[in-house]
Amino acid sequence: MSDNQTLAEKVFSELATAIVRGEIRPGERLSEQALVDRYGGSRAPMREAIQKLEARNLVVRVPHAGARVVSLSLEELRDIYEVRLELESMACRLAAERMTDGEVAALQELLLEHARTIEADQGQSYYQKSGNLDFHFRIIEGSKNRRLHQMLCGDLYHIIRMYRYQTSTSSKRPQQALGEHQRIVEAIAARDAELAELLMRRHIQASLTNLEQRMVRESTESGI
Amino acid sequence: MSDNQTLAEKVFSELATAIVRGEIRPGERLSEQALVDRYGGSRAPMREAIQKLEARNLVVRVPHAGARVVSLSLEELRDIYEVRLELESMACRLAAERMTDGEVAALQELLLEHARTIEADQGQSYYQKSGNLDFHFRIIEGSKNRRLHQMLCGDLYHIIRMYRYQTSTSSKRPQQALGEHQRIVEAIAARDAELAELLMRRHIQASLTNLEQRMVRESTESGI
DNA sequence: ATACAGAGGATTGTATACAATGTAGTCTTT
DNA sequence: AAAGACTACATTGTATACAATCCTCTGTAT
Repeated sequence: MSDNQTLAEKVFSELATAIVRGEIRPGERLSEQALVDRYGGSRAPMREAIQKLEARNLVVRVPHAGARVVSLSLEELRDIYEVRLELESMACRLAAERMTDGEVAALQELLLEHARTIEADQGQSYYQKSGNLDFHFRIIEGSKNRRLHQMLCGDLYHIIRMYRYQTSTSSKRPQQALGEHQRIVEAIAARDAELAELLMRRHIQASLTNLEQRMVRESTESGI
Repeated sequence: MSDNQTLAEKVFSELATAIVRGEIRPGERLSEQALVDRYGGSRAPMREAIQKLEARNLVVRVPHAGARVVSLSLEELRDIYEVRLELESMACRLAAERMTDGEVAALQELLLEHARTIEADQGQSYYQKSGNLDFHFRIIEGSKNRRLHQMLCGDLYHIIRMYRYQTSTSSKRPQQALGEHQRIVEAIAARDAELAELLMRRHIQASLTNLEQRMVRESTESGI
C-alpha cells in the first residue's frame, strides 16, 4: 500500500523538495551513483528520477556529462516572472468568468481568515507561506484551464519558489498584499473579468519590480 | 560525428515527428519492446525516449501500464489554444519593444516574399506550412524571452501541429492572414506594443473560434 | 611558470537479466 | 448466459554488467 508509487517517483519528489528548499544548491551536481548510495536501489530508477527533474526544469542534463541543479541567471529569472505575470493575470480573468458562486464565496471566506491571522500574528509567518500560495492556487484552479494550471503550478511554481523571491517580496507588506487580494476577489465576485485581470497584473507586477531591484542589489553585492 | 547524439535522443526525435505527422495515432500504445524491434538497441534508451516524449506532453505514461500517444479531448485542446493565444500575444508585445531594427526589417522582407509567393502560388501550399510558422517563430524569438520561446515552441507547438487545426484554419484565407501579418509588423515597426499585441490577439483568436466551430462539427458528426 | 598532451579514473550510455505488476483469457458458479 | 475469480502471459520496473565518453591529474616541453 505504501509501495504504490515507483521508486523513481519517490526519489523524484524527495529530490524536488530538497532542491526547492535549497538543501541541494543551484549548480550542484547530481551523480547517479551518489543517489544510489543515498536512496538505495539501482541506477535505473535514479536516472528516471533525474529525467523527471529535467522535465520540470529543475535540473539541466548534458549528454555524457551528467546533471546539475539548474542555476538561473538574472535574465532567465526575469523571463520566468514575465511569463508568470502574464499567465496568472490570464487565470484571474478566466476565474472571474468561470468560478462558481460557491467558489467565490469560499475565496472570500479564505480572505477573511487571512485577515484574522494577520491581525493575530502580525502577519509574519502564516500568510506569506501557505496563505499567499493558497490564494493564488484557487484563482488558478478557478480558471478551469487544466493546461494553464499545469504550466503555472507544475513548471513555473517550483522554480519560483526555489528562488524565494515571491515569499520574500510579500513578507514586507502582508497587509498591503491582503488588500490587493481583497480587491481582486471583489472584481471576481462582480464578474468584472477585465478589472480582475488588471488588478492581478498590478499585484504580481509589484513582485516583479521588487525582484528586479533585488537582482540589481545582489549582482552589485556579489560583483564587488 | 554522426553519432554525436545518443540513441535515446534519436529515437525521441523520430517518434516525435512520427506522432506530430499522425503516423502514430492518438491513443496508440508505445511498447518498449516494439520500439526495440523497430529501432534496434535495448529497452533502456527506448524508455528514455518515451520519457522525453512524456516531458513534452506527447505521450501519457501510467505506472506499470505503459505509454500511449496523447489523445486530447476537445476541452484540453481549447485549453491549449487559450494559453497559446495569451502567450503569443504577449510575445508580440515584447517583440515590439525588443526587436532590433534589423530584425524588424528582415520581418518586413519576409512578408514581401510571402506576398509574392501567394500571388504566384494561389496561396495553397507554401504559405500555410513554413511561411506561417516562420512568421510566428520570428515574433516569438523577437520577444527575447527564452522561457516564453521554450514554452511556445517546445511544449505547445508540437501538440498544436499534431492536431493540424492551425494550418487547416489559415489555409482557408491565406491572403487575409497575410494582411493581418502585415498590420502586425507595421505596429511592431512603429514600436506600438499595445497595438501589436491586440492585433496578434485578434489574429490568433480567429484560429481559436475556427477551432471551436470545427470542434462542434466533429463532435456532432461522430456523436451521431 | 604556463600551456598542452596523454593516461588513468570516474561517470554516463547501453545491454541483458530478473522481479513485480497489469492484462487477458478461461473456467467456474450462480 | 452473465458475472466473477483464477491462472498464464505480457509488459513494465528494477538490478547488474559492459561499453563509450568525459573529466582530471600528471608529466613534459616551450
